[in-house]
Amino acid sequence: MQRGQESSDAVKVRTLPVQVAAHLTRRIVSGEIEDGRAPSELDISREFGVSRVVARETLKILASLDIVEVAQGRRVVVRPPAEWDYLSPLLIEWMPTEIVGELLQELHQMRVLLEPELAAMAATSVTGETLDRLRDELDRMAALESDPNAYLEVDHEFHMEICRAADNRILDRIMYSARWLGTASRRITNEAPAALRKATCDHTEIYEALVARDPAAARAAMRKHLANNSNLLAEKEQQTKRAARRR
Amino acid sequence: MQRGQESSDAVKVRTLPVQVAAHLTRRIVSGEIEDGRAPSELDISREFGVSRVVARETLKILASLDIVEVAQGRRVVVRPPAEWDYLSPLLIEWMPTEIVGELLQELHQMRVLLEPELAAMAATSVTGETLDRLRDELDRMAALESDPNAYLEVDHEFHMEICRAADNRILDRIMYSARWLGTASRRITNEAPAALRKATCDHTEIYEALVARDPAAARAAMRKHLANNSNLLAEKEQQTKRAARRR
DNA sequence: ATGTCTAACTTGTCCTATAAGCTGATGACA
DNA sequence: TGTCATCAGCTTATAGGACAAGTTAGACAT
Repeated sequence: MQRGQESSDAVKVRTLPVQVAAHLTRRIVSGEIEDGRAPSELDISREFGVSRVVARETLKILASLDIVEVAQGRRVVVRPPAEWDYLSPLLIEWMPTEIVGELLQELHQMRVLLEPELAAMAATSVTGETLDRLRDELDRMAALESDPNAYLEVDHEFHMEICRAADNRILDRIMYSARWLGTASRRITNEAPAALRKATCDHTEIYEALVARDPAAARAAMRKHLANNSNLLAEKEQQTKRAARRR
Repeated sequence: MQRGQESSDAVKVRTLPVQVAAHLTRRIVSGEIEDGRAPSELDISREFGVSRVVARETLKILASLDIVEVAQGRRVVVRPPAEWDYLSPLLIEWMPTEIVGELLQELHQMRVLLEPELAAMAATSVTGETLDRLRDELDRMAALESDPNAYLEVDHEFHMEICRAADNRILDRIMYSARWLGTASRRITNEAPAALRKATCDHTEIYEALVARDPAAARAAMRKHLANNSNLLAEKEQQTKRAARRR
């Protein structure tokens, strides 16, 4: 892989090991690489025309995603897909769209379990500064309803702010790990015309429950918000399936 | 399922980069390294007497834990501890005990939110094979009540089996990520004399709810199990604090 | 004082060696 | 024939030196 061949997007230039890892992962997903037949450092080095250092870092990346297992002296082995790290943004990016669709649903299930409780926890421990920031984000979202992309950024910040207010590093990290899946999910749900206005409305309700430091109300408001998202997600899924059938 | 790698008590020889990364992390935690003053590849190479390749992989490890940020041309910077990846076993291993104690409590909070629902989900989708495996693990646990370490292994397997039965890769991965924290937690709770017998009893109850494919019962049984653990955890915490005060 | 530009420093990649660990085949011995 | 030790040939782990490419801060000119 020589240097001119990088993605024409020119948005994000990634390092060689990441590019090669993406190639290999897609090849594994497509079944081109059989179970035990993972390429060695030298194989990668030869095939992609990269140095052994790069091949090495490629394998480290794949290992960190639990896609392969590597140990000194032993041949690299591919691990079963059920054990891969689906919390990693990199892996998600490399997965085919149908899998990502499934993962979005599973992610939503997780959010339904965690976020209402996080909101309730936040209601008892939230500080004035956090409330100020939430207020600020609410205002910005209201002003950005015509710009879905920018809206999504703030949306994500809003949810993470609440998560942080709950004061639990483990739960915080979990929600953070799912950040890319999350934006992907919201990108779908927020596509609907009136979705943004409705979301702002939901967010306001959550905010007010936090101001009142009312855990039950915060939990209920967050639940309602997620239910609205769920409906949009389901609709979108239907559309996708119909389109696939037509094809 | 041999999901993890090393559960053996054999002393694990770690690679140089991991050792160096452990050193550096501890130094950062102790405040020896100031915010922006992270060592460069050459610094590490010189100070620890390792090659640049090793220094490089060290930084990659720290970056993958979100401890530092590294980019070409720029100096390495230390990220705020609030953003570190507390789901990683490596990081946990390197943290001082008081922090791990706090994390255990936060982990337990997460388990309380997720595991009862996972049990309920599993109750509707569990297969006969999974039930067989659970049955087998129950028997093995009953036979291992005198050997806490071996018991813990099976205990963990039991919980993960249920998680897998819920058929959600995201939730599965979350629970898997917390595996070491989990065993650490159970290592404390299962220390109590009668704890193992009580745990087996709880497990049996959960199992029977799954056999009956009764979500509500499964949720309730899991909740009870976690509440028992919680009591033990609280007791242990009290003891630790008392010991610390005496010191 | 301000803006430009180079020099120094940093990470990214390549090359070549050597050490260390595993696997399977070979062959000696019972 | 069967069992076990040994070794050759694979693999990854580490070392050292070189250059490319990106960033930053300070020198320099205006």
